[in-house]
Amino acid sequence: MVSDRGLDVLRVIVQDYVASREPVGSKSIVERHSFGVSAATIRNDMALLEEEELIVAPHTSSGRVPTDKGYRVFVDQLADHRPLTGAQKQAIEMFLGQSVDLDDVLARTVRLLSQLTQQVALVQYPSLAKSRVRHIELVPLSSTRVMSVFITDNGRVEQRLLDVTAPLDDVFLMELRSKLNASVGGLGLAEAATVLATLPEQFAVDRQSVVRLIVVSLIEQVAANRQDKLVMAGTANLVRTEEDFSGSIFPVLEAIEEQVTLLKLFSEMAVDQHGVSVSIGRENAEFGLGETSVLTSGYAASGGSLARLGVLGPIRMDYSNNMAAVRAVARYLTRLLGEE
Amino acid sequence: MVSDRGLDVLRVIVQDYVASREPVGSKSIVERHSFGVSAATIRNDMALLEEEELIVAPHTSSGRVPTDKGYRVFVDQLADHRPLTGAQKQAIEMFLGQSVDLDDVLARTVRLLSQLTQQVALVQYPSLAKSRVRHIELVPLSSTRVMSVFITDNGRVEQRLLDVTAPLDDVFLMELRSKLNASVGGLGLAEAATVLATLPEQFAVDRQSVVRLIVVSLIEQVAANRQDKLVMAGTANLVRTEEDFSGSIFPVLEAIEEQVTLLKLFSEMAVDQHGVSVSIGRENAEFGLGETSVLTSGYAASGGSLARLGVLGPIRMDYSNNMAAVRAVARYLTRLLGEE
DNA sequence: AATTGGCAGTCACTAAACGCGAGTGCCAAA
DNA sequence: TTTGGCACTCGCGTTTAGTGACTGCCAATT
Repeated sequence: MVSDRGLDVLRVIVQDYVASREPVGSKSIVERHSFGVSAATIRNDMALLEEEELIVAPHTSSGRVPTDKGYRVFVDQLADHRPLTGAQKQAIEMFLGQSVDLDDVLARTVRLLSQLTQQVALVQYPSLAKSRVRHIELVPLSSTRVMSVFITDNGRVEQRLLDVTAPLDDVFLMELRSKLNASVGGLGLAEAATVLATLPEQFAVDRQSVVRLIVVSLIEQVAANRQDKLVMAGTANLVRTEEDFSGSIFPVLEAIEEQVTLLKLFSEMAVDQHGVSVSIGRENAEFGLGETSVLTSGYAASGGSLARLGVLGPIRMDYSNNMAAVRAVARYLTRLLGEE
Repeated sequence: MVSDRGLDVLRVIVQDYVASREPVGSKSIVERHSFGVSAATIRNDMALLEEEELIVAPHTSSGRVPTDKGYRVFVDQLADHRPLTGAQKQAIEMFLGQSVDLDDVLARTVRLLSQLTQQVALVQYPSLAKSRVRHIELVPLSSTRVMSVFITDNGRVEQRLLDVTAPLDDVFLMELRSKLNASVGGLGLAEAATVLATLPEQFAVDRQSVVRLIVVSLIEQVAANRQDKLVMAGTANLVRTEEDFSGSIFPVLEAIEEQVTLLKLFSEMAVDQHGVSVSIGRENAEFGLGETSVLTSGYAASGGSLARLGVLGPIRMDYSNNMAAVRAVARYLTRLLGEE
């Protein structure tokens, strides 16, 4: 059984290893920390920790390195939840203070988070799930091509191109536009879809086919409800920490660009007691990210819609600091976007 | 003076070096290509090419490598403009065939281009310059926060958040919305700005201050005219070609994420006779990209608005293939977005 | 004048050999 | 339970020597 001192040893091993990237040995522990015991004693504790698979020696005779399991214990039990420094808080204010539109806010957020953590940062766009239709706009691009723009009351904007078979004239478009807005404005997305389906009946028979075409596209657009957009920043940091990866970081970067993977990972992560969820190393193996750790937290945009943000980096990262940053940014963003 | 055969030698040096990453020597040239002369003769030609600073020997006794200037001559005079393969053309059709909205089309385009060239691909959003106001929408997010959405007739959508001092009621917002659209709908962006400035006068005195606030924000939004959005894909390819960079690729990745830099670089690149502009190595030094080459081409979206797309990679890249890909994708995209 | 074969010289790269130092495991004593 | 001591292991940096791929130059040839 691992003693209390044993856990303290694990803590300093994680801290020192994260700071120096050197496997940490018994001697350097007694030098750098005041345990009040000798190196030999520490060695005994380390043997215990190794038995529990919390640390491991990379080769027969060198210091120890935390295992995934060791990091897990560290994160769950040992990490100190120190608050952000004043400078960091100031950075958050500065970065997000005078922002204008949603795209801009999220772009700034992701940069900020990447800068605070020195890792890859990720921010998911808020969901449309609970929102209502604010306005539908049809923009003719050419005689047979229309762009439909879809605005929800929580500020998402969806646009889509659409080719129609017969040429459209402005008068007809105008009519269609006003009927669309009159019938579904203010409705929730689910109701909007059902109402839209009945719309073609309101038009002259010779128009119905083209109206149906447009309506079908709009319904798809509504149904898509895509929470599938992700912004990312700080991929350069992966290169900086390249030595923390056994092989190349190429597959990691590829997995990151494959946003579908990340969105899936995001959605599967639970929220822990501090609002930050941590997934370490092998826990991400199924996503091709077995050599990375991911920290996420949820944030709320207006309308109660939820989304996530977080950071991704090598397993050997500063969990204390990064968890604090993720939490702080998520909270600030929630406040900024209007908790309502 | 460099002879015709000398230029042929330069061509095969570039080709072989790009293919193998090995400095190419006189012996391997006569082995792999039928010049009908001996290695010693090739050596003489190479000495000439070196005098002209078109090639250089990395160390005293090894094969030659093209200089930036050598690549320049290759691109301008020697590269064969072979068309895309059938498979590549098919890939373009497949990728972009059934696309829906602008974001989606550009996201697909950038992935496609990255896949075709195996380099980092970049696509700039179309400009708003020549477009007209289609619709302005105001979305209340809370009692003192409004989102303004700005739709232009060429399909761009701009959104922006805005805090107002006094609470807004729905009736007033409705009035404001309809007046806004009545007064600037259909106008060009420049006129819209001037008309907007006169709008507060149409409101009751006690409303004017808040209207002014909103109008100022809208004018900014119009003036921003941001062609400043860029989508990117394939950064993993930079890692793959890491050995082609003398130091770390970290600063390169940083420069790429700093989109402002890239947009500036884009805007400074001219269009050459084949519609693809090439900037090689040191020519990009001022952007922190002195070890990369950038290929760009313009494309036209509807409304005649212009934007650029291109690829970025190490100087040692397959210019023939990548130029062809950039050109083909730019053309296809122009066709798809409606040349009008 | 252009081309060729020959030859000496340069230099990067690789493998093998070596010594150093950090760190461990174990054990007997406190 | 803790401690000091000791033999042992192994990664890592340095050195040395050998190999091979080139080049540049020169004198001879076409």
